[in-house]
Amino acid sequence: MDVSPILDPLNDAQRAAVTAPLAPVLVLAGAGSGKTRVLTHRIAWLIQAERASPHSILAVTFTNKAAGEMRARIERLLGVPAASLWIGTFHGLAHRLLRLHWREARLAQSFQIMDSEDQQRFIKKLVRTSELDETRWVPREVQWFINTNKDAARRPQQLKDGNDPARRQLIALYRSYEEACARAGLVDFAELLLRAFELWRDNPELLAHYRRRLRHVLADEFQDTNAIQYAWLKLLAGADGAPFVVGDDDQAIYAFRGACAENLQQFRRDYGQALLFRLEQNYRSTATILEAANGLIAHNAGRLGKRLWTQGARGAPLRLYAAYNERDEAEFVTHRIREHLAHGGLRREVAILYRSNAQSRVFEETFLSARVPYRVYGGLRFFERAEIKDALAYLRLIANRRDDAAFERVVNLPPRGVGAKSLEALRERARSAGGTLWEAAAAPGDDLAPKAAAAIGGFMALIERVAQATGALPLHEQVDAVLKSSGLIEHFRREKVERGEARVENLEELVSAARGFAPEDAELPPLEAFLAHAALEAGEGQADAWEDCVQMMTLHSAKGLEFPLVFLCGLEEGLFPHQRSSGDLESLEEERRLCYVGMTRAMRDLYLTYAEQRRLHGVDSYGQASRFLKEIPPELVEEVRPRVQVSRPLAAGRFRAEEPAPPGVRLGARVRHGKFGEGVILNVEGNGAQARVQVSFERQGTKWLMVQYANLEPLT
DNA sequence: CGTGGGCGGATTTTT
DNA sequence: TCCGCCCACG
Repeated sequence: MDVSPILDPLNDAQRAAVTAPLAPVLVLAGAGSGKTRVLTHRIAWLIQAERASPHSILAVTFTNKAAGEMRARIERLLGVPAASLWIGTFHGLAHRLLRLHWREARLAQSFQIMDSEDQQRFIKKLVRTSELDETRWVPREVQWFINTNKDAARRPQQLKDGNDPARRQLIALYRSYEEACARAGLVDFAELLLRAFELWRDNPELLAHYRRRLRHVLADEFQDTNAIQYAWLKLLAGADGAPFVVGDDDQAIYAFRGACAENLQQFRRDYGQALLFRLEQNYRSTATILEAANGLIAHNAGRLGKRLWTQGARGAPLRLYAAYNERDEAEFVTHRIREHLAHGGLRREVAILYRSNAQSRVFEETFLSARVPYRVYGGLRFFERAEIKDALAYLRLIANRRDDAAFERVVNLPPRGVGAKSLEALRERARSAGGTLWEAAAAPGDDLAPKAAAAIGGFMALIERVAQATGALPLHEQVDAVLKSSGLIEHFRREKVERGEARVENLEELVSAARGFAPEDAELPPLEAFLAHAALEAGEGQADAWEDCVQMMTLHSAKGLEFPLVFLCGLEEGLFPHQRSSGDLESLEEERRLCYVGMTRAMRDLYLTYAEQRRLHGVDSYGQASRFLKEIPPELVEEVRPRVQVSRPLAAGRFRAEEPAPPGVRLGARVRHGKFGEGVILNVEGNGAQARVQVSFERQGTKWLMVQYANLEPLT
């Protein structure tokens, strides 16, 4: 078997990792060092050189995008479909397991997945039916309590209230939430993982079967795993298994959602004989950018240790711009983007990265008036839109009448005369009977107004009718039938013009999505597969992703991406590092890693900007430059100061004018040069005959000139 | 049952 | 400043 296509494109470190013996392996893979390449080539190597069956491979990632990319690359590498490999997200694989073994997992066969929003609504309802004060038992916080415990594999029975009444109440809510989920046949994201873990833990024979079968376990972005994910992997691999995990402690930026980067160290303890590989050669950025990023991240303590390097060019220095305010910041960026475009650059090569979403607004406004097409990442995705979730709720009920969350969502949508009173009566019935809302609605009783009872009856008949009539039809016809007979389309069409229009379009798009849907596993009825798909893969944020646009996103969503030209904006104390993360060392270090992630996105040019004054939540405030700026080796940074007004220098000793300055040559002054045109003085060094100035010319870029020969003409 | 105004809160996010 | 949520009113 010819393995050269697998090994030839690799450097020595990558090849060592890919061809490592069948033992536990930890690959510390720096940004841009070919992490995905190592994973995919390792899989190909296992199959071709180690003669592993494709059925014996399980590779897990965090996002559907990463999973899809990995699958595609393996297929390209092997030249065959990789359908038989278990490649997916933790949640996707857990879901697959639970569908296969719903009985052993003690789940309803037709269980449905709730996304976080569904979960929050569900908890809110629960808090209300429990007659608790919503301001004291904030649904969001209850949700957090439940999810963190699930992520740590803790069920309510294992929790101690510690004689704290508040905690006791939370535990009680957790317990009743579990009961409500079980009744309704609902499973939230954390539950998928925990349930899959318990499935193996509590069924030794099943576990033994999977251990025999899935001999090769691989994990991507290992620093992002939480406790339950690692526990699940460990359970599968077993103490003498050979898991292959890839991660980068310097890119751990998800502690706030439960990720436990210490799992990297824990892995080395759990697998004492684990082989360690470091990928430090970077193929993305210039040496200058890497040195700057290395310099920054060196300020973090307790790293596993890694230093990126490149064989590539040194490249341009980082550019730092101290803006007067956030508008000035946006205008500066716009100006530089214009230059980039004028030199033949593409818009999609440019990324604007910021700490928080709110920062996008000023850029958007500026780009709008400057007519620069842009795309903002984040925001609601297709399957998260309200109208889509409404339609899905109908489909969920058709698939599973017990789905209380779906029932509540649409029993009165479009309005059919089922008010809060009637719903409350139904909930009461369900509660006293220990059943579902659907069962409660079907039961006889005189606690409902006749009109409401008739409306509910009509609603149920509608669901039954559509379920009967379309059960055998193709999925998209089923969806279409639901939209039409439910009256949802009509309802949104009557809504205030613009928004309603978009919603109707989205609903129509849902039919297309259903038409184009190809279920991965044929075991599941198409409708249920589609619903699971909608919950597990929320879809793209914007349809026209491939128009040539400037890319705007938070630092978090930039992870894994790369751009020739990057603007890292809003580098101010309080904003980045964020106020709420600058208190303790742990979170400050996470912020620093976030900055590191941002910097290492840049391939060729990296701009850093901050605003001396920023309007935030309606109030203007004066900020200090971010401490991260001072942690980047100053000799790699060049300050851009096109403004006449010059403010305090960033770091003592840098950008400092020596006095006495030659006449007319002042920091920040505008000057004209016979050959280079107009520019601004950025830096002055030396004096008298030795004086040199650094001038940023509008056309020619930045140049150092001897004042003596430059013949600079001062402009007002 | 829909809407408008008052109120509070305002990192980061994938599944 | 702005957005989302809740409640009261028509």
